[in-house]
Amino acid sequence: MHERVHLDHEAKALEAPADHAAELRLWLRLLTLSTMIEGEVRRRLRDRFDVTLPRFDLMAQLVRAPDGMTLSDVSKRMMVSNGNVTGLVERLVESGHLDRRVSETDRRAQVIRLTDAGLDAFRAMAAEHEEWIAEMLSGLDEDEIDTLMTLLGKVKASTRTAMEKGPAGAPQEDVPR
Amino acid sequence: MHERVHLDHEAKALEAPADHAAELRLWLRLLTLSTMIEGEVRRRLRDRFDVTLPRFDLMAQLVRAPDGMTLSDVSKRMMVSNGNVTGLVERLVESGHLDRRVSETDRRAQVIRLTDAGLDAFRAMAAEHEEWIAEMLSGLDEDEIDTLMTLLGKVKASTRTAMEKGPAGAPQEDVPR
DNA sequence: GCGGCTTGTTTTAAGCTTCAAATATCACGC
DNA sequence: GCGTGATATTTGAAGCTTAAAACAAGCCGC
Repeated sequence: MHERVHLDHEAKALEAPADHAAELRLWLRLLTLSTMIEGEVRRRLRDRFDVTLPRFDLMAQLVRAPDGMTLSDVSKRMMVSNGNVTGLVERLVESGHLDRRVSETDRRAQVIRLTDAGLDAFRAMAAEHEEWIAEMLSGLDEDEIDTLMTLLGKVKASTRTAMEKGPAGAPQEDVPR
Repeated sequence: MHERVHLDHEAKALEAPADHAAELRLWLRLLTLSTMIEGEVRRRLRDRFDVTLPRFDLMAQLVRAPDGMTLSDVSKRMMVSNGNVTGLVERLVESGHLDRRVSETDRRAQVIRLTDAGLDAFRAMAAEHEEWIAEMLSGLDEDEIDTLMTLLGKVKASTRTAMEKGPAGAPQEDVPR
């Protein structure tokens, strides 16, 4: 009922549905790889520090902002929903890693900061974390890392463009160009 | 209290903790990118097909196995826990996409297959999905895709090695070499 | 054919995550 | 000062995810 699986060469003219197998394989490999690394990092954070990856990530956002960030800021940076951050922050305040107060300039907003204890804990974790990543990437030389950075940057730009345009084939709604 | 943040050049001898900034940045970019793409794919699957990404992924595993797979097989391939697959499968059986029966050769195992309806639904989704990915990667030429495949393969191999060795610094337990 | 280890699955508790709806506050124009 | 629309956050329901414990059935050596 469906053609298209077994005629890889030939059959290229004639509205053939342009096979994007290479792109698909690349995406799959990218996804597998980050799932793999992420899983390993999560496991190690749990085993050695009894902390979850999302909490670590949140603290990582905060460490470079000694004056704090609002929940929205964190949410955008982490690319997760607002509601998600609310819960994460609640648990981290509870455990003493975070300090949370109402913004002085905007009564809607909460400003969160690492507490001293939170900062200490994070530094210890971050140091090990950096070693783990370096170890996992130790099979690459400097040039390869450079090339990867560049190409992944290109993918990122390309993806962003595709996201702005919206799903292929979907008529642009409203937005006049 | 902590040194190390602001002395990027100089201070390289003397047990400097070998900065792995490049590796860390690469990992961060990789993670950001797959989070971005994954999020967009999830959003589109939901909007256009009212299906979740994990369900789509599970069906994708099954489509090339007309004779079915066991839950364990699926769990390994998807790199998620067994319990996770149990729940996913339950919902997909419920919705009529999957068929599940006890293995004829191993009474512990469940064999799952796509139903006809499941196969049809999956094909429709997969076709669009492929277009989405192709669109997001359209900023890259063939060579760049090739290079990325190769380099990511290398990262994968390197990561696997690091995972087998276990966390750096952790004494190998038991395993005599 | 009986232990003992392994493997396949399910269950449970806790936490993560999203989307959508509800609140509260702000910013702006008038 | 009062609407109006935008922004910041919280809440609730549903689903995803893991780790760990419990079970069932297979496999293997004796």
